Amino acid sequence: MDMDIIDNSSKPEGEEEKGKAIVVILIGAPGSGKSTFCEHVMRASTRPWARICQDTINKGKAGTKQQCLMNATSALKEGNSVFIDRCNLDREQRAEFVKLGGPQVDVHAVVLDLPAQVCISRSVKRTGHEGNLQGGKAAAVVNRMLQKKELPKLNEGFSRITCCQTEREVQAAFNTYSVLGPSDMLPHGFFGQKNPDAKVQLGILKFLKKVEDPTYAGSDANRDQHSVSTQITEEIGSSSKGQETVSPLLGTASNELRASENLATSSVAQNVFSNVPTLAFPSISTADFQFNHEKASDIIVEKVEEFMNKLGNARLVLVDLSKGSKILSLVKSKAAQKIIDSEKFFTFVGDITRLFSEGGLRCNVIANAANWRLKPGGGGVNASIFSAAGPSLEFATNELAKSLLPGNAVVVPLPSTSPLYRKEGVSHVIHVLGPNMNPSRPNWLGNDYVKGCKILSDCYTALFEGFLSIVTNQARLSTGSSENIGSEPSVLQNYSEGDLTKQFSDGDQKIKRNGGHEYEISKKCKGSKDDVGADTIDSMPGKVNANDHKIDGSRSKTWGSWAHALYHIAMHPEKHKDDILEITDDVVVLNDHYPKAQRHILVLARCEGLDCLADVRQEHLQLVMAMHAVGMKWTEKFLRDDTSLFFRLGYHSAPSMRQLHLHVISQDFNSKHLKNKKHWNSFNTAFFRDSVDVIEEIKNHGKATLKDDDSLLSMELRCHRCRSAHPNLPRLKSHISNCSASFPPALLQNGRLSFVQSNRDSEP
DNA sequence: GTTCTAGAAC
DNA sequence: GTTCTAGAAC
Repeated sequence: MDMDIIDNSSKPEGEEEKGKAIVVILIGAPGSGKSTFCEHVMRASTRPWARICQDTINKGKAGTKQQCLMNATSALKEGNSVFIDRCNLDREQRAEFVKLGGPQVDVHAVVLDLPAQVCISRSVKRTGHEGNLQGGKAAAVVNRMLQKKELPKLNEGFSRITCCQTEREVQAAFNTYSVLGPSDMLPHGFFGQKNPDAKVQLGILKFLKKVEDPTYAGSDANRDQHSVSTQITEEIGSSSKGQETVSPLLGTASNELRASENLATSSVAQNVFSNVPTLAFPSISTADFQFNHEKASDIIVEKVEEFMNKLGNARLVLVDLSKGSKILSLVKSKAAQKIIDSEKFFTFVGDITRLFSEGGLRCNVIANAANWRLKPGGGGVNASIFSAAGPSLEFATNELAKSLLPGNAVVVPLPSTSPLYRKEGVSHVIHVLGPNMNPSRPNWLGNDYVKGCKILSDCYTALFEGFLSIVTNQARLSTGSSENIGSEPSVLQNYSEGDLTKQFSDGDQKIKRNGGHEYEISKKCKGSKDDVGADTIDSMPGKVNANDHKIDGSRSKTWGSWAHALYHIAMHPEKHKDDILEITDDVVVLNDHYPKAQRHILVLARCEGLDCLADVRQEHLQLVMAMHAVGMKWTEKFLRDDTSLFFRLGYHSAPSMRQLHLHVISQDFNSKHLKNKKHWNSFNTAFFRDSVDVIEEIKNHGKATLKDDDSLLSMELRCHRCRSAHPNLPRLKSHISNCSASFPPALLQNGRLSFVQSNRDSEP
């Protein structure tokens, strides 16, 4: 059989449908689930589909691209829609298939961009009967293919691209395609998180991880309303109702039922979502933080007035639970005295987590009066928002920030799994931390209302700007136009990266990876030094003392009881003579107690109060250079002993042991002590900061950049030489014991890697 | 940092 | 059944 054709259409022969046929080009590595996707859709769908599979097109065996094209053409002629089931990973591979499109044929891409590990382990399973060798081959094939991966762009000729990075997204795409009747069409555009076409304000994109969130399209929504509401249907369909969890075995009758339910959901979704962008916010700091209501209401009105002309068609709503709320009535009366459009700003009595379901008020963004730890609980608005939003909010929040300083805000896209998203249409929660006037709460300001008012004012600025960034961003993304946001279309353009950093973080920048581009997002939300408790917040959980400033910018962390061993050695090397290789005035050299490679030593700084890279400043430059010199001296000795070794010198961005220590480690990683992913990634991701780079950064900026995001330590396992991915540590170790690929170019530059030249030259 | 171990993955 | 991971305890 050269084609799988399943015709579920009940239409009589010869009577063509009104809708166009679709060519869906699957894109994904072996093991990404392309065939499964097609098969499931074909079983569930009422539309006639043909699957063109290059692997089996030739009487069950692999065929050619030409055969695929021919069969696709004839399937289309027969009135079928077509799946192109081959990898199609680069633009060139899929170009011929895109040309199948025309006035009667839409061409879609469905990208199954799952983690390499997932594809590899599935491929291994499929081919793995012959054991490891075959498994290794499968891994190599997947890795090689993924290197060629180019995500599709609309300008290649696709009318619709669905990009799935997770199983859940695959399921959503599956739902979308399987409910398509013979004449249904899907809206055009890019759907998914990783959009190579998106050129919108990189800074904001970096910040808002999930920029394509299906929410408001701004005032020009009509044109794109269909696409907006449909994607919502997709999301809702995938997660909200039990009966929508589609079984691939469902028959045609239930499909029709499901399709009509889907329509119903769609109209609900439209009601919920296709309205003016609205921010609902509670009064910040006036409840538990006991901020003076008179002063707070002045600030709210002042800030609202300031933002009025930037809002375009968006609205701000001050919400309070109780009807007799003092703050609400104060704000109401003060706003009435100002020139404030009551359509754009008003007060509302109700539960901020049920504004739509109980109050009929549609708000796509709600603000949360958060605590500094950004944790659920505590009571009040914070507790009820976290509770209503479910655990996904806590998770999404944690991805972006671990803590917040008074006067700051953090914008969190709400996962579509959250009940707040599904039931209330809330796409984002903006956490805000206000000034505290309550002596029994953290960061108490005493009675300093000068500071308090400044911080509260900063809060509302951060909150409203965060909201505008969402509105503007989404309007751009969904319309591709910049003229739909009312009087100030360029709010975002006024937002430099620096502004964002200042507004949302002004602190440690963490690194995440996205589509091969390294970008920074704010992880910790630190205020300026003038702000209250700027540094104590992170360093003293539970014991925040507003008056206890640290002078330099470093943060001290709390060290576990095990973590002081190196400190003791550095302070009293004479007591540890047996473990020590060398002592100088500046440093102590010793073997790592649990070496992660054949050669692994530590160069300890003998300097009190210098616990980690974060503490290092300009004044430590000489010391750090001395440590490097000693490290290099030992490296050279080791290389004389064994010319086949390679060495790197560097620091862990967030060490587990206190006392600044330089790792000198050979790159064989041949050690029984290298036991887990964290061990590997701590030496083989950006978490490991090369000593040469650290020195450069101290010279140029007075301090080193830290890349201490936990996610670096849980990244997929990749060979440090050939960059191939491996499903687990034992497999990786077995691979690296044989891999002799040359090291990546970045390591071969600037002396990051030390080795005997003749050794490298002899590499294959 | 390591060790121990439950339970997930194979 | 064994292997492997990840979280808690130290």
